[in-house]
Amino acid sequence: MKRPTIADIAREAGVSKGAVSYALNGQPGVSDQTRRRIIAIAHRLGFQASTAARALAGARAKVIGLTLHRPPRTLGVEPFFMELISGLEAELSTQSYALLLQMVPDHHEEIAYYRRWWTERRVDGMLVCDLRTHDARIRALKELAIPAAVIGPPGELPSVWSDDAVSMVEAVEYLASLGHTRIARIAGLPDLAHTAIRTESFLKACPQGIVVATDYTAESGARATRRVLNTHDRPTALIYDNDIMAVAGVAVAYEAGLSIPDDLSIIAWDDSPICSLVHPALTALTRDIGAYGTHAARLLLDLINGAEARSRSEQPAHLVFRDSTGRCRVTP
Amino acid sequence: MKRPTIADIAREAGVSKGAVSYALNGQPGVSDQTRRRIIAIAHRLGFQASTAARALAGARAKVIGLTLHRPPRTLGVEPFFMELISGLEAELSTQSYALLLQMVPDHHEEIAYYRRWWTERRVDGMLVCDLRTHDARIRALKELAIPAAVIGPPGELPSVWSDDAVSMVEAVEYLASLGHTRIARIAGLPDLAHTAIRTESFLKACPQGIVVATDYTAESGARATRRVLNTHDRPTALIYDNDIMAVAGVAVAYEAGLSIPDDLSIIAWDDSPICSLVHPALTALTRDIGAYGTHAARLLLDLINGAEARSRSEQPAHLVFRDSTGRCRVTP
DNA sequence: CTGAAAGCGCTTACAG
DNA sequence: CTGAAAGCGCTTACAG
Repeated sequence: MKRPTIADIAREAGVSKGAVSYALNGQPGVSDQTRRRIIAIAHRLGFQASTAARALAGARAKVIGLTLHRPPRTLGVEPFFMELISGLEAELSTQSYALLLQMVPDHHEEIAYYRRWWTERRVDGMLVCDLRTHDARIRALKELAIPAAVIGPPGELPSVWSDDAVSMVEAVEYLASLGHTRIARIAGLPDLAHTAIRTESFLKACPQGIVVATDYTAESGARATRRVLNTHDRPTALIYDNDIMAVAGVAVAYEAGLSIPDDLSIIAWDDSPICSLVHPALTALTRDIGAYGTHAARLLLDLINGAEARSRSEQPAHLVFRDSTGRCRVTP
Repeated sequence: MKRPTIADIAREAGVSKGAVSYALNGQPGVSDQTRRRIIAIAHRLGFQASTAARALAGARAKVIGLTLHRPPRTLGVEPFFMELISGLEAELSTQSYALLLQMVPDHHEEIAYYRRWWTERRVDGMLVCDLRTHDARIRALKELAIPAAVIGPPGELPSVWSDDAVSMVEAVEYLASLGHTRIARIAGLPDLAHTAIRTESFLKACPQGIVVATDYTAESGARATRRVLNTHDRPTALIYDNDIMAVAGVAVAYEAGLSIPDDLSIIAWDDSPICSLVHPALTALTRDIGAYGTHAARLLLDLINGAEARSRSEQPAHLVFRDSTGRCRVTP
């Protein structure tokens, strides 16, 4: 009933505990034959090494940490994170790694968790999300020398990212090809790094474009939409930074008596099941978020294992054409 | 630079390591004065007990586990889980507990994780979601004697739940009061315990009602909707087991040339931001999912701490009236 | 109320 | 290639 330890295996195999440890961990120091015998016994006994003992002895915790810093109201809203976590797990589980998850109110607390988890040997590395333009977490992770990978734009730490600038250009050029010249961007939280990248790319591709900041909620998306639609030269096309705001924008457009896509074209970013369900179905920028997570996990695990680990650029989000975009009918 | 241990504190305070441990853990065995002095030194040194050493010595891991067993495609879809996790964390963090999260392909694997995490002392307790009608996990948890709380209908383990039967009756009676007699239920995965409860309650309140099973995806929701709308005596009201399927159902109804709510009334369960954004805004059964998570965490923590821990019934989901339900206009 | 010691289950130099 | 031993940082009986 009691769980087996290396001592049990050692006794049964007639070797020392050290030999068992070497055999099980693929270290040199035991003959192939002994190793096989030890592994067989371990298997038969259903041996599972204690992570606590392992960690205490200075080995791997077999856990990676993820802290999420989001306003609670927007958290449940975006499918992004569940898909990301799903993708992370897919890779982690292949290496028997688990994910330690913590919601944090701010960066200060977040960094405190880094420090605590690391010094306690609770985690072998950290994943960083929602990168800001000047992100204090990066310096903290470097100072603490914690293996860490960023899910977001490349910088001082290895990262997995998709080139949002490219995707933004694709969206703007598509709208331009439909004859749109007055385009507005309903942007996400302004201090997120990818928000800045998207905005910069947008303004480069569309210098006369309008940008309105939001906090990702439906309410702020609706408010932003009303604001841009109430201008004198109202835009004929809108690009939203998430699905919820795009859907909210559709409702506002209807209220204002506009028809989509005849009076107004709409693009959502990211895509989600909702985008294809609403009426009209939304043209969206889509990408494989699960793969994003899987690759981020792999990058971090490589880092932890001392393997070569370099930043990786994912396939950029690309347009999926649905019914919310059409030729510009408004004469300038 | 090296992190402080109890040995450092003991040296500085001029006491034994044992005394430090007692003082820091609120155990008897040290005088109040000594305790205060030790705590002050620990604080000054920025002491953080190593969870690995703690766990190895037989104390708390300060982690609770959550395994999620869902088909990947439905995972990202429902806001339920992110809200639940958000609520869990709110309580866990007050007691410095972290959440260990693992996606699993099936119950067999899930139980393997219970065993491993528990014997490794990785977790102090487990949270159980998505309860099935005959759920092998319950027996496994009892056999392993793992402190565990169920997020779902009450049974052999302490649980936090909301009475879905009550909510279902509320929905059916509301529709009946609008004159609807032909009502269909587009149900979720049939082997989930709460699906069975909802279906039973539905059929009791509405004996001639139709029930169609789905897998929660938009596609299966659309398919189920088509099926019930193509019957001779087609229903005049539909109750959906999630928001995504309800939205998909609206699209199907439009395709079929039906107008909502004139030809067809629709209710969604659970509610989500999407429900108030689509056109028409969906009448929905709503509840505080975050509180659900918070209370589940509290229950489990009480259990772990040996405090009295009894099952808790949350406020049942209640109707929020929007534009997708109306008087029945179809003459029988 | 306090101290000295054993033990949790591993890993890893260090000798042989 | 193998064994014996120290050590990771705690907790907790056991003596005093």
